[in-house]
Amino acid sequence: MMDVALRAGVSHGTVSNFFNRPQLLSEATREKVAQAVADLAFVPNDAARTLAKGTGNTIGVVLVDIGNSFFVDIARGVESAAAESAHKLLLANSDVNAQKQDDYLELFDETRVRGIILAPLDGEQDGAARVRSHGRPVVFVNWPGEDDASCGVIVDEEHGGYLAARHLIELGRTTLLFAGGPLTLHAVADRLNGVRRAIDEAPGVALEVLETHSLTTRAGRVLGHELAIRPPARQPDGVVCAADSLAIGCIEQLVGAGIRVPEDIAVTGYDNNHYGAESAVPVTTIAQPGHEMGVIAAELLAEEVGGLPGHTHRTVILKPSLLVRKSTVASAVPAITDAPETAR
Amino acid sequence: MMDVALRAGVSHGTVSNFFNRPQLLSEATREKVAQAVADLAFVPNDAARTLAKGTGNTIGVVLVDIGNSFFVDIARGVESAAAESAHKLLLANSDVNAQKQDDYLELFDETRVRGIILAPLDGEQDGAARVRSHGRPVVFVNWPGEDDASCGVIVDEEHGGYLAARHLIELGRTTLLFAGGPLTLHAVADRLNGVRRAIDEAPGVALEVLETHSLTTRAGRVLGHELAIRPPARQPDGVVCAADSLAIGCIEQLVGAGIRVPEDIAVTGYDNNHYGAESAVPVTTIAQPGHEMGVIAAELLAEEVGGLPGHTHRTVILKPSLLVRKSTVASAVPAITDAPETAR
DNA sequence: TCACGGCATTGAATCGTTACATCGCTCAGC
DNA sequence: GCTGAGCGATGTAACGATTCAATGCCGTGA
Repeated sequence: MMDVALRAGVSHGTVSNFFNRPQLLSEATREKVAQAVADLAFVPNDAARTLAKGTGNTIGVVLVDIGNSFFVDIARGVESAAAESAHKLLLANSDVNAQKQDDYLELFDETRVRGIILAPLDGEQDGAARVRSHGRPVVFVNWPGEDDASCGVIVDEEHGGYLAARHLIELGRTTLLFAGGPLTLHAVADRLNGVRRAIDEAPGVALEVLETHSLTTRAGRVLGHELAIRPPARQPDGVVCAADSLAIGCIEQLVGAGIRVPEDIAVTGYDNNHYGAESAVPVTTIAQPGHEMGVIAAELLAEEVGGLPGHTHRTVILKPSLLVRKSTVASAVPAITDAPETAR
Repeated sequence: MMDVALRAGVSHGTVSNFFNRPQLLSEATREKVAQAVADLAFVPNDAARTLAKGTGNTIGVVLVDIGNSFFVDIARGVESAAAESAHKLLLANSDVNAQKQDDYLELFDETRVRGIILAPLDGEQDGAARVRSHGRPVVFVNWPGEDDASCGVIVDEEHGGYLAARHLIELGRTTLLFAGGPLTLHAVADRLNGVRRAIDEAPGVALEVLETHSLTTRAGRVLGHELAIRPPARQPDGVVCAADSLAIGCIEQLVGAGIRVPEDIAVTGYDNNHYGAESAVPVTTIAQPGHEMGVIAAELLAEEVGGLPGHTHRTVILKPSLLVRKSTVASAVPAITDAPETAR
């Protein structure tokens, strides 16, 4: 910075003002400094800035899985909102790995980010608690906030499960099967609860629960195969899958075995992943407002770092919505949505 | 750090050594310091560290589109390799936006990252050049390095186009159509060149080129519709699409119009996006070794930041491979690969 | 001519580390 | 008995910014 000051014929303090409070400088000075900055290709040292100020102006986002378009939507939402509060945004992918999640939390803590938005793995959030205890706000997405300690943005998973099951029931299906797992995942358990509520409201409708060991396409194939080899009398006529990937694998096997989807068995997915709309039988799904969740999380965080006086920690609960496609209604019109753009 | 030093009864220099050269400390001292660090929940200030050292130990990754699974594969590859060289990794998504790309490059420059891995937009890479001129190495992925200035990892796009076209020709197709665009995208142009080479090698095979305005599913639908309404005599019997999304939209329209894929028209995609395998007619595609590209890029960068004496800038060229699915061969066996896991 | 007020500018202190020269000791080797 | 190396720990000087009280400069009005 001294070099710039020398070249512009001012002191380094003035150069600092040039970057932080340009309105304090006279037009002439401002131009001299700008010229010097350009000449020297000067890039302010953020480490020094952060050290002097005590805190940086980036916010960290830790995502559990950037391979899942739901979380990418969240990231995009966060970014669009963060841009408004002039915060830069750094992403980290914990890749469904608790260790990595903690590592990144620690990294962001060390780099003194302004705040963190975390889409965590299921489990105790003590990594987040530690960061917060250092005075660094953490906002959860897809995980509830903790009373009086942090904010969160979640979707009503129970409602999503309810929507899916009710949809099948309204279509006249009477023997439903819920597939998903492990049931220890809070999202899966909540969705199942919603399914149960819908069943309870509909006398005469039966429910079978089949826990899968994961939510992958592969697990879906296993599920579909198992269903396909059952005697028809024991087959459900509606399947609620706890994830799109599961539904896709399941449908593939059913169709491959000559079972018609949706006529014989209707199947729903969950998450509205981008590929769900493009699959062999487009999957009826529960769409989560990922982008909106990201925006809200960023706003919540902005409130916290801004030290807004009236801020109270809270959890915002958003409602998911049902997206009907051919896996439950044969005549469903394909939605006119794009697959993610390939950028090449 | 002073607090820790006081509590442990040592000087702050010793605390510094505790973190950076623990082998210099005696067992007893090490334990005292460790205890003090734990008691005080001390988190080293990375800004100060970076300031004092002159450079951080993170590497920045700027990706053109994290919605595209190809780039996510790259990121994963980078991460797995970066872990080995003890570098932390920060992600940024430029979202196909030149301005954002430059902003993130600048941000990483300011935070004094150790180096940058950039999957850029098409165009002049002066943002990268600027960063590099500040002594910060930049390694390109999916973009060639610049002689004597930077490294790069690319796939042989021309070869990919060649593979796709030759595959169709070997299947006996004689009137091919190449779809993709804009042709100003280097990847699209290169792929077309490869297609041309395959055509040249096969006398009697005709090629039509149809430039699309983008590589989206929507553009694919437009393409498919246009093909579907042509008189059969003017329809190609093989279509090489420059992207999977394009192929998926195209196939959807063709099938919807009663044209059989692959019997009447065989279609290939490009990129092996995760959803391509799950689509209505699984798409034959050209697979790019994204993970491997990421690993190599990280290694190249490690060489540069490590100041390896023998390091010379170079561009590593990887070969793509053909993945045959039902959009060209009806009997193709579905690959037993997983869709991306949903992590919930 | 001079005191005055208002602003732009300056300089010193500070932030939390790292790097390195240096200290006081001990011990082996001659 | 002397020398020199090795050891673990220490203290000081950067590192590159921000902040803020103090200073200088300006035109203005008396």
